Formats: sequence, structure tokens, C-alpha cells
Amino acid sequence: MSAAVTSRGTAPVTIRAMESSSTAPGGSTRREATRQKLYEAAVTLIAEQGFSATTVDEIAERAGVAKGTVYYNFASKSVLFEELLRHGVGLLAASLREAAEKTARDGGSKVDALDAMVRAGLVFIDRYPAFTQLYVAEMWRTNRAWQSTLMVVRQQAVAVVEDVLREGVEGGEFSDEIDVPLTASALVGMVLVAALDWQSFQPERSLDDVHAALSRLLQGRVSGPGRG
Amino acid sequence: MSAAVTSRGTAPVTIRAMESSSTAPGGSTRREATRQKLYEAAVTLIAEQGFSATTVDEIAERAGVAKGTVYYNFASKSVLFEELLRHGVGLLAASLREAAEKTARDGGSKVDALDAMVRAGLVFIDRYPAFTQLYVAEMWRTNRAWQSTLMVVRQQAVAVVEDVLREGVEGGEFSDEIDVPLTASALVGMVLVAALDWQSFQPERSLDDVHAALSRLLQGRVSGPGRG
DNA sequence: AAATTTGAACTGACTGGTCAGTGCAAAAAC
DNA sequence: GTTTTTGCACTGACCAGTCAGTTCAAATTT
Repeated sequence: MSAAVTSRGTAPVTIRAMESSSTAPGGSTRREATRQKLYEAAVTLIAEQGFSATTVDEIAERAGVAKGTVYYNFASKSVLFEELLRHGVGLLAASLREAAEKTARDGGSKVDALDAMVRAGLVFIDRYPAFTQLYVAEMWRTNRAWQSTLMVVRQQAVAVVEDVLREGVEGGEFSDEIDVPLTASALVGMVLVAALDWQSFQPERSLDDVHAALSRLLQGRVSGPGRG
Repeated sequence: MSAAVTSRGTAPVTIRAMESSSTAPGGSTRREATRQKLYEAAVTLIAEQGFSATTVDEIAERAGVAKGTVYYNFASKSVLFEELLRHGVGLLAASLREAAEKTARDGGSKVDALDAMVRAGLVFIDRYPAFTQLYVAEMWRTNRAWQSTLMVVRQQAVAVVEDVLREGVEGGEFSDEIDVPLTASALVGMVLVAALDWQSFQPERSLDDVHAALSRLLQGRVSGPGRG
């Protein structure tokens, strides 16, 4: 397992995240399309079964590609998985940051920013449920090859929430007694688990509906009878 | 696989939970001790590596027992895992229920009850971190043999939270607009993720400290400067 | 109370199957 | 004509589950 590829002369198999097409303007080479198909196949299967229980043959078959192609494009099963993780969390972090920035541009408060991020999180989980399942399943494991990748990738996403909280404290909108990292974790957990339960047990509910329920909790509009 | 044992005339290998020692009064047989050792070994390994990546040989070795003993005590690797799940969540649900009931006896409000349950959850996770990791990792998977076991077991724990919320709504302490199941999920997620991040990234922090931070969030004491 | 029997509990070598990864020649795509 | 994909046979390691045999404490016999 150690020596990786090296042998089969031709393939680059570098771990760069994207681009690097020939010289074409658009970018998207044939190879990129194949890799995308493999990501999609792998994310579903691994979310359902877990990494170890998912075979490379299955991934290839689901992607409609020969097994050799998997190894032409990725150095190993683990590398495919790691790149998949980076790819997915990159999307999430960008989406969260975008939501926070838009709120700021529109002159919203920090609570508004948090609320917008909750919604962005829900939209992401709604669009990529398999990725989310897989992320949750692997995040708190120890002794795994991609442990460090996960840490980096996690921090990327959580940091966006922490930044908003910190700015809120500095601006006097939030109590300076809140514990920023822990509160950020708790908020992420709230959205994550609520969304996964939504997908698993009440998939027919609308995103707006779920978002409303979480907003209420986030803004402490829980106590009190009538219209809280 | 199907016919199970039968042959070796002697061994029962039934999946009965306990007792049935010779005639001894106490109860706790040798077998029970062995099963306990196997639970402990399995929970750690599976939390670290996942179910599929953990071999029965590893479990046996860690438990200081021969592989055959695993199969003498459990019908299969999956069955061992399922019984482990039931065993663990049973403990959690009991602990949560106990916390809620004690608060009620002491004349506390429903918010107090929720707060007590948050603490009970933290204590549980602190005591059985491996079990918690394993639970989170398997909960939202699909197409797994123990899917139904997990559903039952999840509901057992979440229902306790839902009950308190529902009672709070009926008693007028909580808004009747809250979405009970979803809010319960969100609360569980909040505690779960905050606690796992605590264990993973700041294990030196005290439970009281973490509990205080979550209490603040739970009670909406986040907004506002100074002492919120 | 020593000798014998019983059987639940345990052992570990073994088996049959599975799977990650390789190698390569020929085809297809670009 | 170069890059990428295909198809398929092959290897070597690994692993769930099996089973014939061992252990030993308690029960029974003498």
C-alpha cells in the first residue's frame, strides 16, 4: 500500500484540487468529467455503507467506468475519498461565507448573519445529503488515514461561524461571556442533526418550515405561551 | 451461515440476554463477564475504525479472548454490534429520564429539566465517548443490517426530550408554535456535537464549563453585551 | 474425600471467499 | 499521435465464520 502509484508511467495522479486542464479556456476536460462521476458515485455509496464496506468495483460500476479508470484518476481508494472530502467541504464553506457576507452587505445584524448561515447550511445538506452523512460518520473517528484532512476541512467551515460570533461579541451584539468555539460547535450540531433527522424521518417537509423552527430556537423565541 | 451451530451438540449459543447460570444464586456468570469484555473491546475499536474496518480477530485480541469465544457468545459480528447498541442507548435513555424526573420532583421548571438533561447527556458522553462516536457514525447511514435497531434505539432517547418539550408547551411554559420533534433533534444535535468537539479538541476543559456554555445558549442568554 | 463424569465455556488452526491494487494490449476520444 | 479509457485476468493479503478438540469447576459416584 505504501509505494502508491509511480509505476504505471503515464498518469499524473497528483492530489491537486482542480483545474490544470490543457490550455483550454473553459477548463472542464474529459478527465474532469470522469472524476466528477467518480465523486458522485463514491459519495453515495460511502454514505450508505461506509468507506471500508464500499468496494472500488462498486464505485466504478456505479460511475459507469472501468476499474482501471479509477486508478488512472486517483492513486488509491483513500486518496479518492480525501479529495472528495476536500471538494465537498470547500463548497460548504464557500456557501456559508457567502451567506454571512451578503447579510453584512445588506446591513443585517449578526443574528441575521447566523440565521442566513443556518439557512445556507440547510440548503447545502438538502442538496448534498450523502456528503453530509459521510462527513458526520467520519468526523469524530480517530486513527484514520484522512484524520488530518478532516481537521483542516472542519476548521474551514466552523471558522466561518466563529468569525461571525466573534464579530458579534466585539460589536456588542452578543454577550462577551459566550464561549465562541463551543457555541459555534453547538450551532453547527444543531443544524446538522436537525437537518439529518429531517432528511431521514420527515423528508416531505419544506426547507422553509425547518428553517423557521431552527430560527425560533436560535433566537430564543421558545419560552412563553401564545406566540412566544 | 444460516444453520448456526446445532452440530456441536453441547453449546446453546442462543441469543438470550442473561442469567441461566448453573444454579448459583448471585447470577453473574463467567459468560456475562466475557460478554462485557467483548463489549468494551468492540466499542473502542469500532468507534475508532468503523464497523467494517474492525475485525473480529482484533476484538477478540483486545478482549483477551480467543476468536471462537466471540462466536460462542454472539451469533455474528453484526449481532455483537446490535446488542452493544441496545446496551449503550439503554443506559443513555435511563440517564436522561432520571434527570428529567428528578427535576420534576424538585419542582423545577421545564427549562430546568432540559438543562438537567443537557448535563446528563454531557456526563454520558464524557463517560462513554467511544460509544457516542460510534452512535453518531452509524445513525444516519442507510442500507445497513442494524438500521431498524438504530431507529428504535434513537427514538428511545429522543422521546425523552420530546416529552419534556411537549409538557412544557401544554403547561404554557414554551410557545405552542415550537416544532417539538425538530426542536428535540436540534437540542440533541447541539449537545452531541458540542460534546464531541469538546472531547476531540479541548479535552482538558471541565464538564461544568461546557455545561455553562450550553446553558447560556439554551436559555437564549446570548444576545446583549456585558453580562448578556 | 478421592475418583470419575459432565458439559458449558473456550481455543486456535483452518477454509472459502472477497477485495485492493496491478499489468497490459487494444480501443476510443481528442 | 497523445491522452484517456476499457476489459479482464491475476495476485496476495485479509477476514468472517467453522469445528474438532481442550479446559476446568461443579456434580455425582464410590
